[in-house]
Amino acid sequence: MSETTTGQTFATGSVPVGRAPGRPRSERAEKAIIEATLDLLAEESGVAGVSIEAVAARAGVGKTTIYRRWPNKEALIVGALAAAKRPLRDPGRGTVREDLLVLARELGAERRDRHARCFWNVAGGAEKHPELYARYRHDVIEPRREVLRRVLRRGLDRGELRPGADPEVAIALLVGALAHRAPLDRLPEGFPEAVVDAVLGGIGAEPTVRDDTGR
Amino acid sequence: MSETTTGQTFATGSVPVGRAPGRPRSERAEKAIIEATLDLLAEESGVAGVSIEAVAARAGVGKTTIYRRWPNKEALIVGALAAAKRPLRDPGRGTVREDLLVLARELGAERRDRHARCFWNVAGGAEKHPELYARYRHDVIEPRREVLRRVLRRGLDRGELRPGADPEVAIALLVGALAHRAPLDRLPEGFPEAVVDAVLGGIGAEPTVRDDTGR
DNA sequence: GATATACGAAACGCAGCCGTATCGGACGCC
DNA sequence: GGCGTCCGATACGGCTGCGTTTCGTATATC
Repeated sequence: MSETTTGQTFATGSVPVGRAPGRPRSERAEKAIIEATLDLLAEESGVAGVSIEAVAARAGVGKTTIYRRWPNKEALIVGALAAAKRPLRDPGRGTVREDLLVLARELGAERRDRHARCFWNVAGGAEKHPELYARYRHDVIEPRREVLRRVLRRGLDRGELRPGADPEVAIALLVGALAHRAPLDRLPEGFPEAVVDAVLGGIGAEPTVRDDTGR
Repeated sequence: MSETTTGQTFATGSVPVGRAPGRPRSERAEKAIIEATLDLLAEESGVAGVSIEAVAARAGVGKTTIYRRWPNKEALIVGALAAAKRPLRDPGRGTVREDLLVLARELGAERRDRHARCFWNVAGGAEKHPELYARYRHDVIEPRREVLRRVLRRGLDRGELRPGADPEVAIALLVGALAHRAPLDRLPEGFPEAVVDAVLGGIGAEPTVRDDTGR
């Protein structure tokens, strides 16, 4: 492969270090293509709404330049999504509650971002494009969940969380509550904080007398 | 309107009671169209993936029969979604925990249904088709949330929930945790139950000594 | 400057879909 | 049995997109 086609390992961006027979591929064009793809994937209704021609037009690029890198539309979207990683930053400096508050506010704020809107469209088309969804989940979603997982495990180790608590359930609660709304409608004021405290404290009446300082 | 077009109030299914000049519209065809529309909306990637021609073909119907009832594709989808109501049934016979368990299991089981897959695609296209999403939210989503709201309020009235608990936050936790996964991937065994108990009891370590019977 | 590749632009044939129009026939009421 | 409407089928012009090909040009290394 590398002999005949000058090492065109699609969409890896691996610049041929040792050799470069002709004009090298434009890194600028590649970035513009990826940006345009993500924009369209976020704006249009799903994978079906993204067209190569629209991507080329928005990126200011010829279709040739796209097909030289990715063999078809689905591969293009896969590549673009892989480049769209946005891992959460582990605050890692406070109590579990403090760390979760930081992350929850971040999750709440991100909802209107391109990233979040892409998520809906990719998840919705999961059955039509299972490989696309699987890679997205592995490359983008999981690293983000891993940060939450780490924070929660720290809390368990420190005894700040109830010993039997299941981190996966906690992640589902936090992420679900904050992300499971169409990007269109807004979160109420103070919602991320309320979610964190509800997850930590529960909403059930206590079987034992509880210190009623609030949370 | 009713004079010139024989009362064709689009997609209301209101049979002209007093008068019926010509051949009445086939109720069977209408149902087939709606079913086909929902099927396609669930299977394809979003609104963009639904085509009138595909609906007609799947429903075994001429395109004319569709355009006679709905003026365009978006109206067709709106109409089909309105007919796809599936309100939750209020169990209404046990404690809050028992009722929530019933509802949570129902939510978990519904995830792979056509209904849930439509939801993802409609929510994802919310920005491209805001009116469609708004009506869907009002006609389908809200009645379902209302059931949860009623159960939670009952719990508050009975003192089974902590007095200050916010039902909206609780709904977000429950629905989010159970529904915010692509229809593709499965819920772990016992997940709905774990979610309910996590929401009721919280995951935080208790400030006071807690009866360690589990829940 | 020779060579090799990438670039953007344009055009291709093919396919799908939109929304409309036109069929012959079916149906229900008067 | 006549009338009005609906039925499914088919075809239309127009548009958009796919994936390929062909341009002339630009930009690297040798």
